[in-house]
Amino acid sequence: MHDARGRTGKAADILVAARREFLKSGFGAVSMDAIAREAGVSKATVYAHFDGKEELFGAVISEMSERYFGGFSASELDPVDAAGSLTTLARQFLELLLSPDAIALNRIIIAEVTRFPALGEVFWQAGPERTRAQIATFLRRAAAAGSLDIADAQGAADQFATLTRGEIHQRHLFGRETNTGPAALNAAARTAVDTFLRAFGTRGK
Amino acid sequence: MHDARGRTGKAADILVAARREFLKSGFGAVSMDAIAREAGVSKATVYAHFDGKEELFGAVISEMSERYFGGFSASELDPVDAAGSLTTLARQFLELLLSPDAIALNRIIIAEVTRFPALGEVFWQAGPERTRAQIATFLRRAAAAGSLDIADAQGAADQFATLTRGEIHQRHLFGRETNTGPAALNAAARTAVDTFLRAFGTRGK
DNA sequence: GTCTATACAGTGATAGAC
DNA sequence: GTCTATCACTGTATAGAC
Repeated sequence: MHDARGRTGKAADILVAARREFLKSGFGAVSMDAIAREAGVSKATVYAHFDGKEELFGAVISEMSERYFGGFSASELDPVDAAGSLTTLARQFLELLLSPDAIALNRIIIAEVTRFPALGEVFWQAGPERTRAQIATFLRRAAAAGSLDIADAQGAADQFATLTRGEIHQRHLFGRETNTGPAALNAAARTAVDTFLRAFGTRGK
Repeated sequence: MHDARGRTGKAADILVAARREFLKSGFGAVSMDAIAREAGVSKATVYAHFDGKEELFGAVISEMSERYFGGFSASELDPVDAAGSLTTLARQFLELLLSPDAIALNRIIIAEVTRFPALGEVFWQAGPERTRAQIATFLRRAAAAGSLDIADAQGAADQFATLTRGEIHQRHLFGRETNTGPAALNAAARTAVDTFLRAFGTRGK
């Protein structure tokens, strides 16, 4: 298994170039020529560092999947202020999810998971599974604090992630929208939190 | 623009073969040779009926998108029995959404929408937009009947579709699950409807 | 390790006979 | 319209010089 850490000089250049090209055009439409050119090396040098196109692709996707979701955390949130914390969480989640790189990564994995099943597993653990666990942990704390009415934290975390992802994620995946401005994110986050609180909140109704 | 209706003989054979190949392997990994072989004709015959690979691809995707979602309807449902009707609706929605062909169609459009933006538009209108409208119409009827507490039917329809699609759709797209049996569908439908009713129901709480 | 040059397979697309 | 045969091109991968 390859990752970006520990690679220096041309090997790192190749990995960076490959990432850019794959994210831009997918797997099939990218040539080793293009990667070599982008990295400023000859094609033979690419093959000196990586066994082939498939291995290089796997290295890029694994490294991105694991690196990309590392910053997502819910441990700093206040479990008493459920509405405020969930809104912050939703906005953070959407910012991560709708970023051009994340959308491109989604696209390429969904497209190629049939051919490279291992990449689906790597991405799923690093992404959805990890974020779900973060959300569930917060929901348990909020339930303990009495600000949410939740029995199954795992299930509720899925619901929250689902509601937050919502339609806007689909719109991005299908190229119907590219707007990731704060206003759009805030609106989507608010809608998701509103519905979630209607279902699982303890205040008001 | 081409569609399946009106095509006969070899032209129809080619379209069927192309659909099968594209759904199986995506756009880039399919060769015109393979389509010709699958259809039992020569490659030249393929080019006699379609201008090229891109045009053939567009014909396949457009035709599938428009045909696939035609059977989805919410007009037969009873607006008084919100819980029962929504469960039926969710199950019907999931059955459509998780079928192997629908997943394959999702995959390929998400993968290629950057290269073929028009296909995203065609699919979106035929799929999500159409189903959303069906759902919204039912929600309006249920709200009028007093069985649901909904102000914005469009928005609530998005929420319902989102909740129903939920995590299981993601799991299928990322190859984490292939189970589309009735038990799995029922469980997913029930979870979605439970949460939706907690947020928008008029009975109980 | 790194380069240039190239082998070799496979691609989309077409010409010409029927 | 349909076929066989072929074109021009691009792709992955490698040999050999340095």
